[in-house]
Amino acid sequence: MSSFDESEAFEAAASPSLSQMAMATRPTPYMDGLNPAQRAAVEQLGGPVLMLAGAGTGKTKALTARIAHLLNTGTARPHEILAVTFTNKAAREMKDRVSHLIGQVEGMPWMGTFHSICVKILRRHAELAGLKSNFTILDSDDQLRLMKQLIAAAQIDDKRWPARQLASIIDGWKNRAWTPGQVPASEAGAYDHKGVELYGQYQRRLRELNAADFGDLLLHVVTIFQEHSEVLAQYQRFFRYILVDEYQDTNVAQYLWLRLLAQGHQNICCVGDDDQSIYGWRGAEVGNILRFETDFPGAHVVRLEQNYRSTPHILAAASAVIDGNKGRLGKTLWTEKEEGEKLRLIGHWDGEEEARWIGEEIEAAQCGTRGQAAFDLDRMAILVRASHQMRAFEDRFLTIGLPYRVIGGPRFYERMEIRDAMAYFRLAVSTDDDLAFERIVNTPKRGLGDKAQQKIQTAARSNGVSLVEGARILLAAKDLGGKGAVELARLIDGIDRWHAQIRQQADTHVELAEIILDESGYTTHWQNDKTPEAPGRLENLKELVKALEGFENLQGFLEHVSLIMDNEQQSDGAKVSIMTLHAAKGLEFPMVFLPGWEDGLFPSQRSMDESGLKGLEEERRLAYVGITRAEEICTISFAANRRVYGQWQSALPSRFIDELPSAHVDVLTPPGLYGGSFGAAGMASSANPAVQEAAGSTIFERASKADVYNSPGWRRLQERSSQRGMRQPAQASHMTIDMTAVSAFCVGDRVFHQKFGYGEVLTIEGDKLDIEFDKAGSKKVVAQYIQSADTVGDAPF
DNA sequence: CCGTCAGGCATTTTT
DNA sequence: TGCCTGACGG
Repeated sequence: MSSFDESEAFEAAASPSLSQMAMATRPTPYMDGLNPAQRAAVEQLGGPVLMLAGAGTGKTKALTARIAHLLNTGTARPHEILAVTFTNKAAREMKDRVSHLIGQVEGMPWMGTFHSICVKILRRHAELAGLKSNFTILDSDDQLRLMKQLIAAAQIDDKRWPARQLASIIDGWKNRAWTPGQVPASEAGAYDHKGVELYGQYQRRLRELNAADFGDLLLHVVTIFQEHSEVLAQYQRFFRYILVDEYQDTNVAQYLWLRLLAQGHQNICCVGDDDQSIYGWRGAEVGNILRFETDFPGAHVVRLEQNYRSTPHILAAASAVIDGNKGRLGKTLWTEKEEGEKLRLIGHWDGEEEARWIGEEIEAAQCGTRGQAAFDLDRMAILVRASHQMRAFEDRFLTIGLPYRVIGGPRFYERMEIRDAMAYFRLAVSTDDDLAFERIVNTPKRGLGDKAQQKIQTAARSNGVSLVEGARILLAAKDLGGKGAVELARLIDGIDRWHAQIRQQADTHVELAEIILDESGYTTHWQNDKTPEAPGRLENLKELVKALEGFENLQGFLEHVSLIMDNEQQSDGAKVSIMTLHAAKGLEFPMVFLPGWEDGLFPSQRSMDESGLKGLEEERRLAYVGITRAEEICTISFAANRRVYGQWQSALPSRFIDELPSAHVDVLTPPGLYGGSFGAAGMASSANPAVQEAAGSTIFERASKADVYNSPGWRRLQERSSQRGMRQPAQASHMTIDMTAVSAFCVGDRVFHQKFGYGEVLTIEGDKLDIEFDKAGSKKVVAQYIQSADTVGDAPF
């Protein structure tokens, strides 16, 4: 917002109109290559339009062409178009593509995320929400700290009311556009009315701090629109044309916001896909898109159904799966692409084997040894349901030295060191930022623990001043002893000095940032830290300072960061991408792996427990999103055994596998590495012939030692180990186990044990198996296992 | 005040 | 199993 001068946009709205005649005769290159449906969606400019855009149907292309068309025909001037997205990434892409089509986008001040647009509006009318226009935006850390304080102050048991839970309840209410007074009694009652009470206190506290959290940005603006019709009318006049991306992800507050703004002219075009609504858990209402025609009578519904991404087999599989959902608007995706390969389905013994197999598939594809053209690593992705599934792949890929990239980890601006540094900057800009002060008062350690901080709080509260002022009073009263007092005085001096330097503009803001980090001792703090993360954190701080260069001043930077919070992936070299299905939305890859399709994991048990059929349907949409990311090759896999929180569990194949159409799926034969027959029953119970076939395959047949050691994967692993000096297979440990099902094994069998991993049967004497494991197990674990072996019977193998 | 240890707990995540 | 939080002792 820093770079944008608001008044300009508002004044521009009142300026005389452009020559519409001249513009109408301009050529329309942005129409080139649009199919009839896309063209229809672009040309229907007036009134409500719902663009139902299936996966890979050129939604962004149509959306940007529509903007270009609005401008080019002179129907709207740049500042009269409100174009909202959910993520900054999407906003950026839209800007890029529009400017590619028509040249300049500077004149489009109202293209951005819901939140960034709401901030612009709220800054102008802050007083109507009880805030000053320079209010700060809290991040989730600040929010949590505030909640903890409130819970403690209310003398409520923080075990029964964890701050996290309270935060998510309040977020949920804000998503539904409920102010504390508007929370329905039934909801409030569900939380013993304590929740609402705390919600009210939280809002009051935010106002005192002149702060807003993310939910407030929307909630306040909606409330202002509802209570001040003249303000609403003003914006209805400004925004003559409204465009919304990913409409299926809007929550109630966003929906109300849009409906209020579109009320008069109804020039609203929403783009979305009900089949890709996967954010219900954070407040998104699929109902919004399903209800569109009722909400906006006379709406034109345009379906984009020609898919430009995937092969017919992939589309057929995705369609069959999503068909299991009820209450869809319904689309039939089709493509002109060549048939391509069927989907591939493969079952594995366990998750480690699955990771190993996928690693080998990736290497094979990379070299083009699977009889196809070679695939670049950048063109492959592994999409998992939950982020903890990534670990198995990371472990495996590190071992074999396969380059990978995890998408969506902790974001740059959410890292501890960045938040700390930002808190220092915030204090320098406004010394009464109490939350920032709390964050850094004892970081680095200044000998100011709970007690000292309590004193500061008390001094501040009893005098009705900020914490910095409170600390000053405390110091003047000499009510703080020893090291703490000296350090606190130094910190306060520093804050004053930095604040003065900003006002005098003695240094550039980049220099000042460095001065602040040095003088506060924060840089030294990490330099002295011997943990392995410390160098990386220092690196991040350097990057932060570098990022400052792109801004005019610290204030501008802080505003940017509080809204942007995303992290630019530097693309150095070709790597396989590993990410969650959620993170994959909007992306596409020629080769996609979808591991972990086991009931309970995917669909997630928790999702089904919490939301029942609604949850299951959202999981199914997630499956749909996963499959439709694939352009050419899509491989689905599942494991019969998986380690969950250190415990081994046997699993059933996902019910979504049963929904795959056999005609479009190839069932692959997994490498036969392990002995035993455990788990086959589960697979054979599936109704799907494809699954039954997988269950009957060699995975559950005995494999000889020779098979294992002669397998290409094993040999390559050994080669690599010796070449790169990597960790050799760990020293073996011998174990003797009493088993009731010893007869199932032969000497020389390659076996897998739930706790110790892979091993080899050395001897069998009576009921005792002597096994040599690849990895040494800890004595404690061995003893534990032997104790339970009798009761477990033959289960472990 | 800071380190250590036991116990609880464990999807998906943007702004 | 492994991480984070809170309690406890130096």
